This record gives sequence, structure tokens and C-alpha cells, in this order.
Amino acid sequence: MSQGTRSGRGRGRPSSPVLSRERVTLAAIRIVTEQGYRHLTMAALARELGVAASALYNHVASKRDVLILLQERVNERIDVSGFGTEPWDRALRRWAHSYRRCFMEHTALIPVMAVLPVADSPRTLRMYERVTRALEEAGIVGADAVDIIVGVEALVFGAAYDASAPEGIFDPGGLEDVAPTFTRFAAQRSADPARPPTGPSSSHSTPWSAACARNTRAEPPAPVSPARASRA
Amino acid sequence: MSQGTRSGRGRGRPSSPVLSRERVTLAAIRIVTEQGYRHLTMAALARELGVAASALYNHVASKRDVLILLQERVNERIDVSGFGTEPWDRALRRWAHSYRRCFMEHTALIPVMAVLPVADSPRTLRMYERVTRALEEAGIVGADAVDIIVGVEALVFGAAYDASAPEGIFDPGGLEDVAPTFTRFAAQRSADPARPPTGPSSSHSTPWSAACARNTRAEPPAPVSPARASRA
DNA sequence: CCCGTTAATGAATGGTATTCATTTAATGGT
DNA sequence: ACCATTAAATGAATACCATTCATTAACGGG
Repeated sequence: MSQGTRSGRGRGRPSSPVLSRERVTLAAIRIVTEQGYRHLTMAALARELGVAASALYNHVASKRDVLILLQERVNERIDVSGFGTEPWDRALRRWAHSYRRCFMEHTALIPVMAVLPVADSPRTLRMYERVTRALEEAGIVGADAVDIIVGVEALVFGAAYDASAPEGIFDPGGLEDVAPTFTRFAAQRSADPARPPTGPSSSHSTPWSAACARNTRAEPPAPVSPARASRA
Repeated sequence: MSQGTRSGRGRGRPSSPVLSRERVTLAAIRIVTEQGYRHLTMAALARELGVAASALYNHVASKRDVLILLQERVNERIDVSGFGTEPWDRALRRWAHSYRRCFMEHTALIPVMAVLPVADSPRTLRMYERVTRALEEAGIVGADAVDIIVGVEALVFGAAYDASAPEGIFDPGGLEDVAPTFTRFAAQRSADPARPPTGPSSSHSTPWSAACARNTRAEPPAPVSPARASRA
């Protein structure tokens, strides 16, 4: 429902170019948002662009390549505005929540992005730079800064899956007797009316972080153990 | 290389049953560990079992079904022995590290497991029960216990992807100028000889948790904000 | 002993990404 | 202005892949 024309075009190179990486990316976004990742196929992409499927390979190397382009555009919607305007921990929180919200509807990109070399994704690299700069200004430098980014990202990816899971995921069905305690606690959890359904709460706190704040502080979060001390 | 026979068998039901969910599961594990997930196809599975591909569908509903069976077996290798023998936080740590180690080589299962209703996976449900029981004994009950499990799991899934990523994932290639600070910090991080390469360290501490312990305590981890207080 | 159920076969279906030879047009060098 | 090169389209073909279906045969309960 966009370029749609497609009957008239000869067999050779067109006078004005029909495709570009940009156009392919935009069409992919359109398909994904309107019909979901199940419908994102090279054939559908070609159809959307009014072109033969094989033509796509003059501009992208593979479907994975398309997913990488998609990932770059999704990442640009992540809110990094907190860095430089808020304290580092608040900015990090805002970043993480926005990050999760973005990937809730793009979980298909997680396996790609999570192992993607930054060299293949300049826009994403820019995001990391922004975060790193803010951490540096807060006095968190070197490996520690990268560790924090990696750790937050890991949590975000997992949480994005979780947020995209079906509602009754913890309903034990006919297996209550297998896990009575878990079943009871899970039921209490879903019964809590103050719990945000799945998306990020309007505030910056989530049940998980709240549970952390309550329990982790009551008992000190375990001795750091004979760890590597990067400089102490 | 196991059942291998396959030329002689008539067209109808065999005298002694050839397949079972158990056998399918074991064959799938064999393929995955010996050849990787790329080679786990219904055809390969059938070949491994000395059977026609269509025969599989008398025992499993779909390939996704096979992945679910696989996931149950992988989960049984996760170390839950700490619960009941160690303090809850140490046990949780051991659990998380073992969990991550298991899924490092099974990242293909993460998208399945992360959104899988517990009702479809009794063995996994048993694992949750074990963790929940230990948390309960430590005084962590109700929604909080489930929140902790969900949170740890999210972190574990993301960290498993990360641990399975290629070595030079943070090498900016020709884009150092796009992200100079991040590039510098990332280089420092890889240069650190005391850093475990990718797997869990022999102790129970990781760079990420160490960075948390150092930085998060210097500055309090942000006010809990007007959150839901489940009962306080 | 019969008959419904279970579990196998092999053939077919529809979908997938990707490759290739071919055609045409833009582009750049002399 | 020509000509070789290259870029960008087509359509046909390839190789998989999961899944379905009609068919066949053994089993097991009435």
C-alpha cells in the first residue's frame, strides 16, 4: 500500500533507481509494525517495494542484514535524553526503561543485536558513546563503564522478552501440585492491583527494582568475595 | 550413528514402537550438542532416529514442541543445589551462574523459554518451586519472590546472549571517531588480564556485580520514587 | 474376531532465503 | 562521442524446510 506500482518495468536497470538501503529499511519497518515479524519475508519486502525479491540482494546481503538495519532504526527511538540532564543513575534508569519498551515489540531483533559487533551498527555505537560520556562525567570510567552498559543491556533484553510474554504465563494449569508454593506466590503477584500490567510504570520504579530495594538492603547483598579488584 | 538402521521397515505400524517423546528428545540433544542448532531440522531428527520425517508428528506437534522438550532437559542441568545448603543470596548467585552457563550454548532456546507458559514445562516448574521454597525460608514471600526469580532470569538470558557473542564485539572497526570514549574504555576492558574471558569466573563474582558493588554504593542507588509498596 | 486407534511410510504442498543468467541503463575514461 | 565497466533490475531455478495427507499395517479392547 505504498509504492504498489509493479506491472510496468522492463527487464534491465531502471532509469531512476527504485531501491536503496534506506527504502528497504523503511519498507521493513512498515511491514513489521503493520503485520508483525512473522510477515517480514524477503518476498513480502519485495512486494511492498514493488520489486522482484532478487532485486533486494543488490542492496542488502541477506535477511539478517535487513534485521540489522531495522535494529539501528529501533535503537534510535531509545530515550537517551536523560544523560547530561539528570543524575547518572536516574538517566540510566530512564534509558533502560525506554530500551525495554522499544524491544518489547521487537524481540525478534534481540538475538541479532545481542551478538552484533558494534562495528556493524554505527548508530547503535553512537548510543553507547552517549551513555559512556555520561558515566565518565559521573566518575565511572574504563572497564566499569562498559561493564555497566553490558549489564544493563542484558537485563533489558531479558526483561523485554518477559514483557512480551502472554498474560497467564505463570498459571500452572493442571500442575499446581507440582509447585504449590510457587503457584501461591504467583497468584498473589497477579492479584496485586497496584502492579503495572506489563509495560513500564509511569514512574521510574518497577516491582523488580522495588523488591531489590526492600530485600537487598535488609541483608547486605552478599560479600564481594575474592574478586578481581580492578584498582580498588 | 545410533539407531542408524532404516532400510527395512514396512509401510504400516511397526511391531515394537520406534519412536517416543523421550527418544525424540534424546536425538535432538545429540544433534544439537554434536552439530549445533543450525542442523536441528525435522529431517535431520528423523534421519538420526532412522525414521521418516512425517513420523515425528505422531509424537510432537511441531518443531517448537521439540524445542520445548529440549529446554526442559537443559533446565535439568541447572545447579539448584545451593538452595537449602547456602544463604539465599549465595544460592541465588550459584543458580544464576549455572543458569547462564547452560544457556550460553543454547541461546536458540531463549526466545522459546522466555515466553513459555510454565504449564507447558513441568520440569521447569519444579525448578521454580525449588527456588521459591528457599526464598520463602529466607523470609521473602509472595510477589517479591516471584519478582526476584523473574528479574534474575531476565538478567541471565541477556547475559547468556552476551557470553555467546563473538570475541571482538566491541571493536569499532573503522568507526573509532564515532565513539572515541567508548572505544577507549572498551579497549581497557579487553586489556584487563584479570577479566574472565566469557564464562563464569571460578569464584562467584563477575565484573558486572563488582562494578555494582563499587559504584552503586558510593552513591545511593536512586530514590525508590513514588512506587507501589506491596505492603511495606 | 472384528474394529477403532496408533504409528509408521512416502508423496505432496507451500513457503523460505538465496543464486544465477540475462537485460538494460547509467557512468567514467579516452 | 564512443565504448567498456558497472550497477540494478527481471524471472527462473535451487535447495531447504516444516507440515499435511492418504495409505498401510500392527496393536488391543469389545
